[in-house]
Amino acid sequence: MSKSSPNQTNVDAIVETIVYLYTESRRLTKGLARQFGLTGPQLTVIKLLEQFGDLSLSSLSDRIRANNSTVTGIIDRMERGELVQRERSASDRRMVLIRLTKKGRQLASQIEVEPMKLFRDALRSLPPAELDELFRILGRVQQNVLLGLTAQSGQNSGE
Amino acid sequence: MSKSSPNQTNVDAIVETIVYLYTESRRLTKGLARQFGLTGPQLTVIKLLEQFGDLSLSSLSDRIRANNSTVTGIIDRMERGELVQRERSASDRRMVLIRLTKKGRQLASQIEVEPMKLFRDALRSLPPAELDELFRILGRVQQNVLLGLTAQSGQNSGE
DNA sequence: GATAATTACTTCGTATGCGAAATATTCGCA
DNA sequence: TGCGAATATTTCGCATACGAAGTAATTATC
Repeated sequence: MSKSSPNQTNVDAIVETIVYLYTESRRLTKGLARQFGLTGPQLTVIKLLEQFGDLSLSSLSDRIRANNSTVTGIIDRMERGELVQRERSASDRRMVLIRLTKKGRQLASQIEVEPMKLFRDALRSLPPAELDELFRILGRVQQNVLLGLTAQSGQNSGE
Repeated sequence: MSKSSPNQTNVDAIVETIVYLYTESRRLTKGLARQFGLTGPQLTVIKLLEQFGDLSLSSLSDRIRANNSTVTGIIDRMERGELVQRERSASDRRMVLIRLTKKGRQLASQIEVEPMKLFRDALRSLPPAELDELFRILGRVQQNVLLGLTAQSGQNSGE
C-alpha cells in the first residue's frame, strides 16, 4: 500500500469530484425533465433536434454518447409519446431520420433547461481566469488519455 | 442569453471533456472487469469491500453513489455468483452487512485495476502544479454546485 | 452485374439505475 | 409503556445502457 503520496490524494479527490458533478448534474436534469413528463435523455434529444433539425439515429447516438441500440429504445418510447416520428431517408433507405412532432417542438421551445445545467452554472460562476485554466488543464488530461497512456511506463512519481 | 460569449465556449468544451472522460473511463473499467467475469459496479464493490471490510448496504450505496434499490440488485446478483454474502447485523437488525466470500476476496486480490483507471492515469501524468490547480478549481466548482443545490431546495423553482 | 464487405438500424438478453411503496426494526417522546 | 416517526432494506415498474446477433440497404470488388 504505497498509495498515500500527496499526488494520490489529489487524484482521488479530483476523481471523486468529477463523479459527483457528473452524477449530480444528471440527477438534476432528470428531475427537471420530469416536470414536463420527460426523462433526462428524452429532454436531451428534443433539445438536440430543436437545435440541429432532423437527425439520423446514429448521429443522435454519437451526440449523446450512447449505443444505437440504446437510442432505438429511447426513440421508440418518444414515438409512442408522439414527441418525435421516424422517417426513412429517401437518399439512403437504411437511414432513419428522427423528426420532432408539433408536440415535441412545442415542448422543446417551452423548456430552457440545458443538459448538465447544474454543472454549467457552477462553471459559469468561476472567475474567467480559472475557467481558462480549467479548460487548458482538462484539455491536457484528455490529450493524455487520447495518446493512449502507453507512455505510463516513463512517468510515475508515486510508486 | 449570452450563449456566444468566449466563456460559453469554454464551458461547453469543459463539460464535453468531463463527459468524455467519465464515460470513457467507465467503459474501460467495464471492459477490464469483464475479463474476470464481473461487471463494472461489481468490480467496484469487491474492491471497496477488500479495502474497508464488511459494509452495510447503505454505506455501500453512498460510496458508489447509487440508490439502495440499485445496490440491492447488484448484491443479489453477486450473491448468486457467490462473490459476497449477506448477514444481518446483530446490533441493528435492520442493517445488512455485505461480506466478501473466499471466492470474492481472491478475485479482488487478483485484480489490480482501480475504478476510473483511465482517468486516474491521465491525471497522474500531469505536472504536480497543474494537479494542485485542478484540485483547487474543481473544489470550487463543487462548492458552487452545493450552494446552488441548497438555494434550489429552499424555494420552489419558478416555473 | 453478381457477390462480399460495410453500414444503419433493430431485437434480444442482461445489468444497472431511479423513485415510490412496502416491510421490518429501532428511536423519540409523551 | 406505547405509539408514531425515522431508518434500513427490499420489491416493483419503468427507462436507460451495452454487446451480440439479425435484417435490410448500400458500396466495393472482381
